[in-house]
Amino acid sequence: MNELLSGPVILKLIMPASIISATLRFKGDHMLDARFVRENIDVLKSALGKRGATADLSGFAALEEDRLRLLKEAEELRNKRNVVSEEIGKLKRQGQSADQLVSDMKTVADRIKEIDETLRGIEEQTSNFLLNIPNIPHGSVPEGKDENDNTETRRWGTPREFDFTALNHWDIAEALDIIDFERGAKITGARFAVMKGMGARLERALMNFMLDLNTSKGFKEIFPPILVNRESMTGTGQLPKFAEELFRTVDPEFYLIPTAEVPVTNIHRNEILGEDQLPVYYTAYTPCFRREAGSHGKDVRGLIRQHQFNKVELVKFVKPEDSYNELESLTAAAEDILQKLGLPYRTVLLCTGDMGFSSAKTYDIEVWLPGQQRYREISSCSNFEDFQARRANIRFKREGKKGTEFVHTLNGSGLAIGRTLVAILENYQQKDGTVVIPEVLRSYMGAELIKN
RNA sequence: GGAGGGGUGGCUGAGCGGUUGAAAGCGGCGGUCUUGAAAACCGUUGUGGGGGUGACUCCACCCAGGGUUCGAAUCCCUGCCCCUCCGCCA
Repeated sequence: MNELLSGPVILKLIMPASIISATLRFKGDHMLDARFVRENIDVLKSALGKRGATADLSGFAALEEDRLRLLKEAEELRNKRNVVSEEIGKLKRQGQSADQLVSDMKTVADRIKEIDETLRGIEEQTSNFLLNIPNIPHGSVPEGKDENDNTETRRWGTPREFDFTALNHWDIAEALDIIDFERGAKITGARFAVMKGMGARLERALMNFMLDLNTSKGFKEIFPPILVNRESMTGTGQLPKFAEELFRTVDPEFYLIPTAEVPVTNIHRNEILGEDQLPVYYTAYTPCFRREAGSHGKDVRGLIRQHQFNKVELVKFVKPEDSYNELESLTAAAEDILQKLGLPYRTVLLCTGDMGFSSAKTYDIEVWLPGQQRYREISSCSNFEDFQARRANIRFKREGKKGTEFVHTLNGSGLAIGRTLVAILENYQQKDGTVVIPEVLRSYMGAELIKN
């Protein structure tokens, strides 16, 4: 851990995405960040105050100053070395002695090596600092502490009136013998379940229905690796800060993805896209794996919170000026799935305190669950602006313009399959314990009713 | 798992210690020619960063990371990826 971040320093703070740098791998990318910090130190301080958070910003700035000074010195020395070395080459070809110059350059080379080593240490610290700073919220995001300060944007559908007591999905599922929590726990452990018969079929039907609907809207279907390396996890922001949320393999070290966002966004890591390629729309089904550390006692029963679940994801790479419109249409695409399934939901705009680390603006879509008599998150649609693009170095080039820019990345669940299944069981349950299959799924299910 | 061979600019492909950021060809862009197009010819054509009002100039990058050297695309080490053959295997 780096010194700036250790001790009592609180890391939650707001800082413009433009200073979030990619990692050390991309040499030279820190200059822009240093300049930004120098010129915006007051802006940053007030942003921190507003959040009631602190970080050693001045320590960071001082470190940056050192870094720039050393970098300049090293560059000058390199220039000298290049010029003199060429001279040495000339002399040698003419058969003349160059011993004095050679020994001079030996000291220069030593000094360069010395500076480089110091620089490496400093860069490790600054990079670590930057990687642990969250994205800055968009201006349209309400300020707030937690989920209680979120604002409801809209509602769709009317929760059904039951003339009997609506059951929880686990009661429905166990009666129908389509989900087996006991066996899931035996095979693996808590928060794992076995889907059986029409339950397994429904899981598969939802996956296909969602992918078919998404691809019909121009999202290209992707089936990515579900084990990824450290660089990919860093690119989308899961690492280094949220390692405790991830499952990982030991030898070789890979990470199990917590969402398809990771492999799909990283498809274009370290790439420069052509302007004519944008926007890029992807949709992907994958299993997702989450440790759910710190959620002991929450949703212990049922399918709501599992260590492994299935999800269909929507991912976009867009031009900066389009990203907020794209967020609206992305959210609409996710909502459309619920509408076609006839599931009542509401859409919520997350406040500053409830948003994810990498996001600049997030809509959560919450589906109505009669068993719990409340709305539960079933999709989360976010605009990351250039936060992920900086970390993952995803750029594009405008036609006829010099240089490159970072793309904006977005993603959203379209949708979480397990929770959709829960919503169907609870919303479509009948007094006799059977469950009506929503119209749009019947061709996938080969049935109209789930019964025992 | 065993034995070899490779990774160079948008692509093909030279270079294997010193005017090589990189030959040549193809492609792209601009121009000449043409009624227009093709062909031909001429020119141009990577990314990031620093400095300068500017002409311009400096640094880094030939898979990645270390090392040797006054000097590395070129030599050494490690990793990653690709190809061929053998073995094994869903």
